[in-house]
Amino acid sequence: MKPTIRDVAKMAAVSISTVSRVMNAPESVNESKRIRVLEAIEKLQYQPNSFARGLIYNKSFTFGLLIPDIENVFYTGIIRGMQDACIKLGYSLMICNTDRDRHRLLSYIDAFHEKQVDGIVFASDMMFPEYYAKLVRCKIPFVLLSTHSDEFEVPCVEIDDEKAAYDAAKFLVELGHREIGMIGFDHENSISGPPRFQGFARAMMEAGLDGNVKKVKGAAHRFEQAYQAAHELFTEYPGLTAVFCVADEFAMGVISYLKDRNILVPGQVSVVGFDNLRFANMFVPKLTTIAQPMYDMGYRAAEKLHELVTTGKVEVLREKMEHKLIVRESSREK
Amino acid sequence: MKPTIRDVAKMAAVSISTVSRVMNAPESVNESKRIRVLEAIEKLQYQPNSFARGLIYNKSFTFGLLIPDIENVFYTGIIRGMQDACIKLGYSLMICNTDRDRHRLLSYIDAFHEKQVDGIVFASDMMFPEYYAKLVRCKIPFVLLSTHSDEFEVPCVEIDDEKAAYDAAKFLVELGHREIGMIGFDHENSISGPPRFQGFARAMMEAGLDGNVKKVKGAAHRFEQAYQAAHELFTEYPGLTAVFCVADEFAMGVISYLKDRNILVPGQVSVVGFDNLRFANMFVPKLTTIAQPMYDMGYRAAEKLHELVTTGKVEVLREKMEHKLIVRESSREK
DNA sequence: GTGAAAGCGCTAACAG
DNA sequence: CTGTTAGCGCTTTCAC
Repeated sequence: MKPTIRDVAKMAAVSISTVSRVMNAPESVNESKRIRVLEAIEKLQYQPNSFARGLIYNKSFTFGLLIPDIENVFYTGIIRGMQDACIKLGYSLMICNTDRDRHRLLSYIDAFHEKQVDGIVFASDMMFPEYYAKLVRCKIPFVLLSTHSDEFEVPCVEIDDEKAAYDAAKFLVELGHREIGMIGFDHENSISGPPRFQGFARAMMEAGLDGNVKKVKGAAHRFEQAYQAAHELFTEYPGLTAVFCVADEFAMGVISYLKDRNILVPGQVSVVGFDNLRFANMFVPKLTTIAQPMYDMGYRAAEKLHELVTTGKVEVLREKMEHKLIVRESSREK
Repeated sequence: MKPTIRDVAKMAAVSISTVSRVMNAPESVNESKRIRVLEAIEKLQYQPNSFARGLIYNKSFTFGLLIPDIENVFYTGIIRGMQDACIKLGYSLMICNTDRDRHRLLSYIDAFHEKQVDGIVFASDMMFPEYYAKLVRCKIPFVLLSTHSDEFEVPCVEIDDEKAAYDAAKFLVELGHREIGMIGFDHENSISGPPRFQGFARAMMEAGLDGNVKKVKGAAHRFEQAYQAAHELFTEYPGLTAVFCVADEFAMGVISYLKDRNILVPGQVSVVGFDNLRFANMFVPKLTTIAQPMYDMGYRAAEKLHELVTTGKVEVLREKMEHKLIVRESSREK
C-alpha cells in the first residue's frame, strides 16, 4: 500500500496538517519539524495522492489533445511542440487520436470530461456545431489548432492558408509554368481546403491563367487517394507542367503516379507540396513545399490554452503563424 | 460549477446512493427511479468525478506509454493499436515522448506516479537498471514493447529480431547477391541492434559469405545518419550489390545516397528495409522490407499490461509476434 | 506554530 | 429496493 500523509505524520511525530504545510507553505513550519517531515517523506518515498488533491482543487493539471490521424507526421510535430510547452507549464498531456471518427471524437470528449482535463486543444478538422455544443456543455475550455471556426468565437492558432497557397501557386507561375493544376482536399470536412483553393485561384487569375482554376481534383488525406486524383487530373489535362498539392503526402502520391507513367519530376512536371514534413526532405526527389511551423503551432496552442484556462480569456483570438516556401528538388523552371 | 452526484439526486428526487447504483449496478434499482435518474444525468450532462472515484478505488484506469520518438511512424502505429485496446479495456492512455532523453524519461515516470497511472508500457529503447529501479520503487507494473530485458524478469512483446534479420539477409542471398552490406543501429542503447546483426551474420555464414560480416555500418535512428553511414559503407566497399537496413528510414537514407551517386536501385544495388512503415509503400522505389505488426504489438502490449495489472502476473513472459518479408521494388535478382 | 475537524465527490457497508 | 453514513487522502479554516 502506498504511504499516505498519515504515515508521514506518524513517522515524523507531527499532525497531518503540519505535513501538508511542509508541502504547501514550508516557511510556516518550525525548522526542526520541517526537517523531520522531509526526512520521513524521503524515507517513505511519499508522493501525495493526486486524486485527493484533484478533489480539492478541482483541477487535474492535464490538457487533452484531439488529433484526426496520428500516423500523419504533421500532427506528430504538433505533439512535440505541445508536449514541450506542457512540461514548461507543469501540465500533463493526454493525446487522443480520433481517426476522423465522429463517435470516437465524441467519446474522447466524454473521457476528457470524466478525467477532468483542464482544457482541450482541438486539432481535429472541422469544429462541427455538434462538437462545439458538447464542449460548451461540458464547460471545458478549448482552442483550435490548424483550423478555426467561422460560426463560433473560439481561440485558434493556424497559418494563413490562403496566402500560403497563393505563395506556392505564384512560385510556380514565376517559374514560367502556364499549365498548372492542383490537388486539394475534398471539400466536405475540410477547413483549410477552401482557403487553399482560393489562394491558388487568386494566383492564377492574377497571372491571367483563369483556365487553370478548374484544373483541380480533390483527395481525402492520404497518398493513395492523391495518386488516384493525379490519375484523374492528368487524364483530363495531359498538358499540365506543374501541380500544387495541399499536402506533402499528396505531392508524394502525385510524384509516384507520374513515375509510374514515366513522366519525370521535375524534368517534365514540377510538383509543390505543403507542410514540410520530415519526409519532404527524405523523398526522391526532395519536395519543394510550403513549410508550416508544426512544433511552434503546438507550442503556442498549449500556451494559448493555458492563458484561456487561467485568465478566462485570450489576448488575440485568432493567431496566425508564419509559413515559408522551401525550394528543393521537385520544382524547376519551365 | 460541474454538477455532482448530489445535483442529480436532487433533480431525480432520490438519494445519492441510488444515483450511484444506477451507474454501478443499474439492475438493482427500481425502473421508474432509474429512468428518472438517467434523465437527470442526461439533462445535467453529469459525469462522475474521476478524482473521487480514484480516491476510492485507488485506480486511475489510465495506462502510460513511453516512446522514444513520436516522429517515428513506427511508434505511431503502436499508438493506434494500443489506443484501440485501451478503449476496449475501458482505459485512458497517456502518451509521453521521451526524445531519447534520460532526464525526460525519468520525470515522465514521476508524472505517471503522481497521476497514479495503473501501468506503463515502456517502448523506449533500453531498460536501464536506473529505469527499472525507479519503476519498481514506484510499484508501477510495466511491460516492455519492442524491446526486452536480459537482466530482469519483465513481460514484453516483440518480434524475433534475429530471425527477421536472417530472413531479410537470406532473401538477398537467394536473389543471387554475394556482396552484401548492412546498416545497423549504433551499438549502445540499442536492444534490437545486436540480434539483428546476429541474424545478418548467420545468413552470411550459412551462405559461405563470411567476408560480408564486417561490411556493416551503424547509424543512430534517423535518415541523415543512415545517409552518412551509406557513404562510409560504399566508400569502403564499392563493390556492394545489396544492403540490408534495420529500419525503413535507413533504407530511404541509403537509397537517397545512392541516387545522389547516380547508382540505380534496384538496378545496380538492392536495398531491403525493416518495419514496413506506411512510407515504405510511398517511397520511390517502394521498399522491400520486413514488416513488423506495429498495430498488433501495441494492442497486445496493452492487453498484456492489463493482464499484469489485474491478475498480478502474465501467462507468457516474452511474447513473440510474427514478422513478414514484403517484396516490393527496391530489390532485384543479381 | 500547530492540531482538530470539516469537507471535496464518490462508493460501499449497514440499516430499514 | 432505498436512504444514511462512514470514509478514501488531502487542504484549509478555525481554535488554541
